[in-house]
Amino acid sequence: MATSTKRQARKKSTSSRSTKKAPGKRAKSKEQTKARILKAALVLFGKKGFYKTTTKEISRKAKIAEGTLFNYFKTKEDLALYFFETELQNCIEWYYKDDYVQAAPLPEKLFGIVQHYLDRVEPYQEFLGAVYLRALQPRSKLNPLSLEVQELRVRELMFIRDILEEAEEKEEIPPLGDFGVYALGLGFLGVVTYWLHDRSEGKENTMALLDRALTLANNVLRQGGWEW
Amino acid sequence: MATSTKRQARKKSTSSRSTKKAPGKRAKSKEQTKARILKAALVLFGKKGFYKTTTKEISRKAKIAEGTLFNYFKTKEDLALYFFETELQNCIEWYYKDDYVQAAPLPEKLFGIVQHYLDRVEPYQEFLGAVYLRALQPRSKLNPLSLEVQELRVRELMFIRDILEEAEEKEEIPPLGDFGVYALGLGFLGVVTYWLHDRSEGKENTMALLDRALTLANNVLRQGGWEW
DNA sequence: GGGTTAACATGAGTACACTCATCTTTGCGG
DNA sequence: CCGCAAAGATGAGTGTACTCATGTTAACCC
Repeated sequence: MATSTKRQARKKSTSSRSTKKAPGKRAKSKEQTKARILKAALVLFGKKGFYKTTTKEISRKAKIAEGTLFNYFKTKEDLALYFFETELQNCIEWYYKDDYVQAAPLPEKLFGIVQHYLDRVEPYQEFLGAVYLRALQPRSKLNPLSLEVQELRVRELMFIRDILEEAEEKEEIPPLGDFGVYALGLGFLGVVTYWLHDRSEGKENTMALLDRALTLANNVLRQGGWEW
Repeated sequence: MATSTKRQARKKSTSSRSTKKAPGKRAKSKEQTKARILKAALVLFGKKGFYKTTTKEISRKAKIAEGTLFNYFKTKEDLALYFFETELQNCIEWYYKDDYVQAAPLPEKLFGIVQHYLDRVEPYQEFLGAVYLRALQPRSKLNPLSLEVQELRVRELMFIRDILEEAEEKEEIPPLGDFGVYALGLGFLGVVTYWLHDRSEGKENTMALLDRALTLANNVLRQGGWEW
């Protein structure tokens, strides 16, 4: 079931070989600095937007040298990416803690997850596209794209896979395999981009679209015709 | 039928108020310079890739000053975008000239269009993502995105709409409205991104996926359940 | 053809993301 | 407590997309 997403748990102890340690002055100050950078970035992004905020400003506000920022984040985009990683992580954890959502029928479940995600990601709307959409590009020697952005996509797809597998086990849907994962991921992308453009009060158009699309997909799935 | 796409025809005479003119030395040299820039860019992109090619190199190869390049294209991305505009245009024209494709049943028609498009866009694979995916982002005062990239998306959606309208008239599909247009556009995006990652010989995986997805969609559409 | 103006070309200059050689601090073994 | 190696911080420096004040040229009018 959630095996793949749980795999993220082991990730802390990279430098010290499984020898437990008190945080240590070094590690603690690193955490603090990282937090200060993120805080500074968030405030400035909110005030001036992602594009008009310079890395110099962020460093100044975080009380570090400009070079230091790049010891923590490979690029300015990577810095922004961090917010989405956090929110995806949060979303996954929220899902596995909330018994009500987990027990809900698939359409309601998906609606809940998307709503939760969009709610949390709302402050980062302006630079969501700039950062997030890059995950759709492949990486190559010619392409300066950092690896992190791809990892985010992979994590997202694994989460989707887990959810679909659960639904398959409960026989809510026929077995769709990787195609289903890819299709649902694409649908999710569609909703997010629609949401990005949505100027309606409280993004109600997006919610209406999502509701209709989920109902529709559900009806269609119940009719069969999925053999191939 | 193809009214919207035809609308692109009137676009030439912007400066001179509908007074017919011989090309004129000015206009001709502009055309030539633009062509030289595009040629130089294409060669260099092919040799070193989009990211590692500098605007300085392009200008040098095109025998113009660096500033001149930006009189013709607002940004380096806009320059790259030009190739996709051309190919979309080409694709639309190809479709309306080829009676065989136009008469084909919807799934075959879509398969043909996508194949044609991907074939033509293949040389620009490396920077397709960098340029094309931006069209999904909304534009705002904070966002340096140029308008052109959005126009490309709109043209694409209009083309899709025309095709779906034809199919509706022929009663190949139930009336799907804007939702159908958006969904098909999303599906198209899915295929393109899949294609970008596809390392199989001759991109056969993509073609297989496309074939199966179209067949599937066709079957599902014939079963009804689309009322909402 | 000479004068005028708007279109266009030019390249030094600017802003900014990112690098790197050098300096500073921390943690550790003796 | 000291010396030392490794981790980390620093900011001047670099590369490059893009700007802008100034120069050049084509087109039009008399």
